[in-house]
Amino acid sequence: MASKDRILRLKEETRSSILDAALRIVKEEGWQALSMRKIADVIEYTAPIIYEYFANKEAILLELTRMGYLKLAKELEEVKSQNTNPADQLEVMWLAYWNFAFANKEIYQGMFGITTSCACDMVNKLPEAELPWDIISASIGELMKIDDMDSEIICTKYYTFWSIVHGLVSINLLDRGNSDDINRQVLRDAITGIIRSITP
Amino acid sequence: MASKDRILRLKEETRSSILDAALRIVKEEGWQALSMRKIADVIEYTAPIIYEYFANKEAILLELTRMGYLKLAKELEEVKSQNTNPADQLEVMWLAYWNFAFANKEIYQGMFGITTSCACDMVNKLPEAELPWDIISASIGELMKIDDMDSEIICTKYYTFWSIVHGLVSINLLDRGNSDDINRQVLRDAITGIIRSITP
DNA sequence: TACATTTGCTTAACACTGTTAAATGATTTA
DNA sequence: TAAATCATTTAACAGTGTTAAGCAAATGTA
Repeated sequence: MASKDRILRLKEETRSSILDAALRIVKEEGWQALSMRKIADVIEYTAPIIYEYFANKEAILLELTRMGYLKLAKELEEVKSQNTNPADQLEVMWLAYWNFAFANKEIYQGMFGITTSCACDMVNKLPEAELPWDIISASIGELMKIDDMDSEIICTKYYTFWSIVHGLVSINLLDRGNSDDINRQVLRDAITGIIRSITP
Repeated sequence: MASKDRILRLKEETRSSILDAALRIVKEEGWQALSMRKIADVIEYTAPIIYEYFANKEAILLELTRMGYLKLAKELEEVKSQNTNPADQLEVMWLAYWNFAFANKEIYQGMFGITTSCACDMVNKLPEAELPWDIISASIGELMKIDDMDSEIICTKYYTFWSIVHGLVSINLLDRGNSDDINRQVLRDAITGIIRSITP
């Protein structure tokens, strides 16, 4: 009867090997190059067995972006925990956000990109997609001494932060950006500017 | 011999009918739904004749985005010409940029979206892609009293503008945005803030 | 041990995609 | 009228996501 466990473990293994393969292909060749048969090739099966683990291709993409949100959230918490001052927390968190985007370009596109095809509708329904918001707006609330996390002012400030950082990121992912120096300067200026504007 | 002209005119007509059809499909069903056979269906031909007018599907997408840049540039010039004060020009131009994005969501995605598939590499090589930059940075230069349009400071300011506006736009195109009121407020605050920061 | 059933996986197929080459039929040229 | 060019279509190829049918090995049952 312990063989049941072994089999379940094996199943879990091939499930994650599917995700590994998909991630590898996406990172190496881009979203467009991802195909079910290519995944099957990597995991040394044929395409139809993938459907025993995922409903369809979109479900795989969705799971990859879900993992992306979890990873981003983890990295945000990490740097946040190293600072106690909420203003500092905000600065290091947005820098971490920036770094995450470039270290995981393709995944970032899946998470936040205005994507042409893809699981765009679904992504918004992922509960994990709100993790970054939770983590960051907590610091905004602390800095502004506001308890109600759903208050409109926190919302506004969060979107201001996000807009400029995401805007800079996507412009650079498009290769329309400037030198790294200019970008980092724009980023730092913007972040510190907003932080100053909300510091009591 | 005048029939040569008529034929050329007809050719030009079906060329633009291809673009019309493509644009219509993209606007109605999104980039993903665009296929050569669907275009052929609309223009009442079969798919292969499209290749007499465009090298491939990508070339059609590229032409659509090219037209997008021209349209955006036109709208920017339009509102710019209605104001003489460079600060006012910047404000109305970025508002026009904002409006263009939502009036032409799909095209905007093709022009500036971090797109999954698409003619991403090519878009950067379109000379028309620099028109918005030319038009807007002229006002920035005038406001800052700088003649050299390639100066790093103009570049930086332009990217600051662009980042926040594009960031706000793409977040809203993703349906991750807020109420229209909050967005407009964030947008106006950001624009006037940057304008103030560069006004001598 | 012998048969029945379930499981894991593959092959084959369908409907679609972009794209190219060959065939067809009409129009112009000589 | 015959030849040549042109516009257009049909057929085909290689690829896509996805589903259904088949097979063969492992498992359960008598």
